[in-house]
Amino acid sequence: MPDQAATSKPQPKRKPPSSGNRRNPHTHKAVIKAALELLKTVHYPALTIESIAAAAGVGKATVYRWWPSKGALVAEAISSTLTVEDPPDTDDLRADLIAAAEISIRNYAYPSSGVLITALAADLAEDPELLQSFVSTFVQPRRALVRKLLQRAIDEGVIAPDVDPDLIMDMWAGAVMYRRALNHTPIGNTFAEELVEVFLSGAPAHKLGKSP
Amino acid sequence: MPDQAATSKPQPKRKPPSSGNRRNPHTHKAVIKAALELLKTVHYPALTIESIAAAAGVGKATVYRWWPSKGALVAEAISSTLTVEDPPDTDDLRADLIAAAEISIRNYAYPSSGVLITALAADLAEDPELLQSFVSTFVQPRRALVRKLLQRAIDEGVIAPDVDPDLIMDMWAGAVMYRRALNHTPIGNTFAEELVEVFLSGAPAHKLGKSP
Amino acid sequence: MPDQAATSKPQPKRKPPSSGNRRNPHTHKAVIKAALELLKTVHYPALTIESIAAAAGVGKATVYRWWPSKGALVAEAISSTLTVEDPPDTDDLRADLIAAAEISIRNYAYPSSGVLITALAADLAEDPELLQSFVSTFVQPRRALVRKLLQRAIDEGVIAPDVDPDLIMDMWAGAVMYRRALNHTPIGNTFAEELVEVFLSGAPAHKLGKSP
Amino acid sequence: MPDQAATSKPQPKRKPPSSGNRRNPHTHKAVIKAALELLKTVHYPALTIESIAAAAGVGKATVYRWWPSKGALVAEAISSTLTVEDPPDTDDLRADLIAAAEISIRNYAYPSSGVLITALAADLAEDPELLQSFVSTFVQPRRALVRKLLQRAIDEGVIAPDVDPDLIMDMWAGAVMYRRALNHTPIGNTFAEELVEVFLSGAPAHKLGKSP
DNA sequence: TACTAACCGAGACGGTACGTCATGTCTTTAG
DNA sequence: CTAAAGACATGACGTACCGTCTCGGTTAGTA
Repeated sequence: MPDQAATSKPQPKRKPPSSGNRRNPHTHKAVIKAALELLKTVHYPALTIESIAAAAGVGKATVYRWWPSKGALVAEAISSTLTVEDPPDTDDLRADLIAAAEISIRNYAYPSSGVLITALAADLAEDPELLQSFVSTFVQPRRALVRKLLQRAIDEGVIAPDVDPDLIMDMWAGAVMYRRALNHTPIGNTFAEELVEVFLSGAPAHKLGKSP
Repeated sequence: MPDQAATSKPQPKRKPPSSGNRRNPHTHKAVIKAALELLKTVHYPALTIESIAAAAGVGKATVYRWWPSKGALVAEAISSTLTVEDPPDTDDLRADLIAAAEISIRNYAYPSSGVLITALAADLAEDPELLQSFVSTFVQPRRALVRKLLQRAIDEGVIAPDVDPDLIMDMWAGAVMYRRALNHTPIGNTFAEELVEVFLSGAPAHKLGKSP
Repeated sequence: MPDQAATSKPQPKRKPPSSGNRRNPHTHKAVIKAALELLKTVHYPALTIESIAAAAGVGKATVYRWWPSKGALVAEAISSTLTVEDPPDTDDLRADLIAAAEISIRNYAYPSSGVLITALAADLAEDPELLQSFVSTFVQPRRALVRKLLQRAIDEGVIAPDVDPDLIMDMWAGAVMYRRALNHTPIGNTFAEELVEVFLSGAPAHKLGKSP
Repeated sequence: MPDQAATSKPQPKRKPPSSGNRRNPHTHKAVIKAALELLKTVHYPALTIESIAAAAGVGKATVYRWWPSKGALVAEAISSTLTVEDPPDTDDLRADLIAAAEISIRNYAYPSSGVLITALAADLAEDPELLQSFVSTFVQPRRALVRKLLQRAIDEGVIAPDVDPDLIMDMWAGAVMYRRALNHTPIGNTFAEELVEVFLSGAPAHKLGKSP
């Protein structure tokens, strides 16, 4: 995640673009938008900074001024697209878990390309700081909410107490990622349910309000 | 280049006879080996065909003659390196499952780079045929064996009967992949055990020989 | 061919040449100079664009940006080297003609390689436009001056009136080229004189101030 | 010029020297023919040995076995195509000279490409021996005959006695070459006449049977 | 009739250069 | 002072030929 973006985002309220020589937010948005647009057509390894600049009607140097690499740009683009969704908190714990898993699916099954995050992660692997920044911006906020939910499930005895909630999240997200990247098994409507079911299969049925 | 010819003629046994107009297996192996060697130093996106050819002491055209792309080459290199391991089949089903999970870990946590398969998959995404070929060469044989084992666990009631064995494998492999690619959470010695435990947590303890 | 340079440099206000960067004349000169330097060592067919770029300390792409082909580059290089020489205009017509023939010789016997123009022409043969441009840049200006002189000789009755001055020039230049390319007969100091003599041999001696 | 060709041509009649298998003349002809055929389509610099071999249905190595280079092959191909024509020897010396010039034109204006000999010469320039061999095979025999004719013209006083016949031939051939290579001036039916006329223009008209 | 050269087609091989493309930096011009 | 335009050195791309080599299959003439 580009530091510049991070540090300049909190700052904009102060002054609208008025003065001549400050950073132009339109330019910034145009670049992000162009990148997302191009990713509908082209897969990540084939996406070039030149094409992004051209599509945004922006000089190449401008892109390099604000983002250190293609990975940083795309990382920001993805982060800006997906909103953090609160998993629901209802009486029906099982339904809540399924909803949470569905959020995972939406996140990692994102756009038509599907392998995007995977490819991005592979590219970011050499720049651990940037990867970490992407993870903490994009991944962590989502996980925090789900972790809470899973903790509730553990507290209520629906999930065994010695299971690490983070491991469950890794398995959910990982399964989606894996299917997208390698399996190409279609991820159907019931996939979230299946993911959840696996963890509940051994638990006493009556605790989940599951009909026998 | 006539120089080489001139200087290599006096050299009688320098190279293995390199069979005539058929493919030279030495060359083939040298390329694969060079690729694997370079991947210890360089991550996949930065690996170039030129460097492979140079490291193998081979003409670039020779590489292109036998592999259509970097992805295809690396796919073969990986496949050739890892041997299919039979998961054990003992009385201790739980131990067997852990051993199987450990195989998954070894496969997807492969070489130092770690993200290799992920990156490869991202690159292969545009060439579904090649991806399919990689999957069926590399992934499927390993899965077949594990699937059998999981089926046994289901049959014996250790895993709930409505769980899809393939889903479990996706989750195992996915969790490893995910941690490697995004989390960078270290994968410890007990990770396999944790992976297995999750699925058994609800099962009656006595069936697994697990001490209460 | 230097169309780009020639036509775009004088262009002051024609197009909003868009803002930004202009061609670097140092680079341009370095390439031309490197090409000429290399041609002292290497004959034209063996001259490579890569070696020119390397010798000029310039990127290959830069060469291709400004010249469409090796032929175009060398054509410009040659053109830029040779200056158009005014043939003299004295009372001694015979001496003037010899001087003009010597200019032809110098032009077509140019650098050590000698066959350069021949080779270039052969290479340019497939790109008639470029050849034409080379001819009109390099060849025509020189011919115009000589043609005038020959016309004077015809007017004065030294050369028969039904002879085409252009044919004479073709024969002069051709003879030089032919000897360079095929004969390898040395072209001595008296060659210009011989060339001229041939056309005057039948003319009345007294008109040329030639001793009988 | 390939020595092999020279030494093996006299070989067919008697007995193919020694044991086993000898050179296949069909192959040899097929290569020459393929080269000439390709030269109708492709200009000399773009002609490749691979394409010749392929077009001749012959292995690349076979071509290299008999000719050391593309230049050698094409030199032989050209030589084999053009037959040495005896210039006529009639009472009409002027007509004879024109006929001789026409032979020069035919030789150097050869095939559709036209610049072929020029290009070949440029390529052969680095291999003087080969060039010499081409010249003595292709050029010299033709010149010998014309030289005789020119000598007759000199002896009869039609051409000035101090003119070098070789120079005249150089000018004839050179003019044709020059027009082909650089000028692209069409060479019309009267060109031979013009070439000859130039040398005769100053001569007494009655000696040439030319009407005043 | 079988042996033994050689020639021959095919094409793999280590290479060089091609001409194109994208990289990331730098400079120039405009607003 | 930012931003557009884009020149630049760099270096990998994937292709085409180079000239050398080995293979396996003819195809002669001995033998």
